[in-house]
Parts: sequence; structure tokens; C-alpha cells
Amino acid sequence: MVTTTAARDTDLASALVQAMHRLQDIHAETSRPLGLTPQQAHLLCVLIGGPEGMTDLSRILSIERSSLTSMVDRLERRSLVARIPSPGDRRACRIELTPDGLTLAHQAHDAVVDRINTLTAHLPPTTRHAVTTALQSITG
Amino acid sequence: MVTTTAARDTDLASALVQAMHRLQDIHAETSRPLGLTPQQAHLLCVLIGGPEGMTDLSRILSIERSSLTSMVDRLERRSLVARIPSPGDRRACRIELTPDGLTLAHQAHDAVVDRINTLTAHLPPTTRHAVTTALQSITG
DNA sequence: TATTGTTATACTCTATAACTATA
DNA sequence: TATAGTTATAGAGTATAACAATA
Repeated sequence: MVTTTAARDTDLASALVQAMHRLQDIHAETSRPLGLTPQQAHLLCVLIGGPEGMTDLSRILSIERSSLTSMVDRLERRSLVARIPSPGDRRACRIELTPDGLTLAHQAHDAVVDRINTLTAHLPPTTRHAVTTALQSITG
Repeated sequence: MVTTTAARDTDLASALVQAMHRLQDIHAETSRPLGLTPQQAHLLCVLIGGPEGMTDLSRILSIERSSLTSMVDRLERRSLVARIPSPGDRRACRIELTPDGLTLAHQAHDAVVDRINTLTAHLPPTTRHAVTTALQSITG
């Protein structure tokens, strides 16, 4: 019994890890033709929800603020994002999508979602719902 | 109806993307204390299954062979992997875990699996099985 | 003093192009 | 000619430590 349970645990964990790698590949494959690294695509997609400060963004993306500074520099040079002064705190700034950035962000978002929808098209509604709920419960 | 279906599709795709990001973070967090980048941990864990040639490894990891050369160089310097001559083809080599590399590979593997098992501990067996099957069907 | 963001520095990851050696 | 792997090069991602400006 213990063996059976342990084996099932490993199966779920392995399936999640394998799926993660596959999704990472898909993310890279869909970002690339748009001229974006997966990390850049992630950043742009986060900003679809609205401007964010550097500290918040670094937390959302799980990277150091200094790493984020470089990323924002590169995206700002390409006019995909802009640093806007933060009203009420002269130390802070808000990172905002430019019109071009917004367009690209939507393209990047749609591209991954489309690929994933194709990949999961065969799953019946009940399964889709169960998987969605389960994943949301571990994502927090 | 169309709206409902489309919304459900987006939910599954979004849940998968969010889960991917969360798992990437976990992968990074568990690798780091072992002195490994997530990519290095991935490489070492693949080699648990046995030695692989550079071309096969690059395909498995979805990176160019030249990128892999650098990674193997760094791991070889730390005596975690070794380049073994390939019997029967003097152009080729096989990448193999050293004893230290094998130990570390297992530690890295167990660390992620443990974290994921903790994260998914609340899911009932039926759900675990459904999710595992669904994920395996998209991982191919 | 604490916080926001940047700079300086050093590695790692990655791709492209050109190359060597062997098949 | 084709394949296995490497070298050279350039750019991107990342962390740590030290710093400036503001709160």
C-alpha cells in the first residue's frame, strides 16, 4: 500500500515536471518568432494587467531588482515599455507598456494560449475542469 | 455558449501557464542550494537514465549542441559529468555522470519531487490520477 | 533608518556561423 | 557529402554587492 501510494505520488510529480519542460519549450517557440525571449514575453504579459513598480515586478517575476533593471533597459530601448514617474514617490517609477508593447504582449499571450489549446483540445470538458481546478489549487 | 467554451479554454491554458511559472520557481529554488542552475539540474537528471551523446542530449534539452558544449564543459570542470569515447564512432562521445554527479542528480531530483508532493498533498487520489493522465497525454 | 531603483561586476545560458575530425 | 562535436563570438538572463536619492 505504501509502495503504491509512493509510486502514484512520483507519477504526478513527474508528470508535472515533464509538462513544465514541455510548456517551457512551447513558451520559447512562440516567443521567438515575435523577437522576444520567454522572459521578455512574461514581463510584457504581466504588464497587460497594468503598470507595475520595479519592486513589485521583481517579486512577480521572481528575479532580483537589478536583473529587472537590465531587462527593462533592453525593452525600453526597443520602445516596448516606458518608465513613468510614480505619483507620490519620487524614488519609484512605474513600468508601462507602450502601444507597440501592448500589441506584442497580446500577440505573445495569444500565441501560447493557442498552442496550449491545440495541445489540450482532445481533453473532455470534465477533465479540463478537474485539471484547471487542481492546478489553480497549487498555484495559489 | 461560444463564450462559455472559449472562457473555459482560456482557463485551462492560463492554469497551465501559471503552474509552469510556479514549477519553474520551485525548480530554481530546489536547485540553487545544491549549487546548480535549473538547466544544470535538468541535464544531470536526464543522465540518471544513462549516458547520452551530445546530439541526443541537445535534442532532449531543446538546446543547440554548441550551447550544450559549454554546459558540459562547466559540469566536467566540477567533475560532475565526464566525456566518454563512444565505442564504434570516434567522432562521438557519451556524457556520463560521475559518482559525485549521480549523487547530486538524485538530490536534485528528490528535492523537486518532495516539494511538488508537498504542494499537491491535498489532492485526492482520483484527482491525482486524472491530472497525471491528462498531463501525460499532452507531454507525449 | 528603511526603501526604491541603479551601477558595476561576474557567471551562466543561448544562438549563429565557421571549423575539425570522422563516417 | 553528411554527421558529431567544438570554437569563436555576441547578446540576454541572473545574482551579489555597493551605491544614490528619497521616504
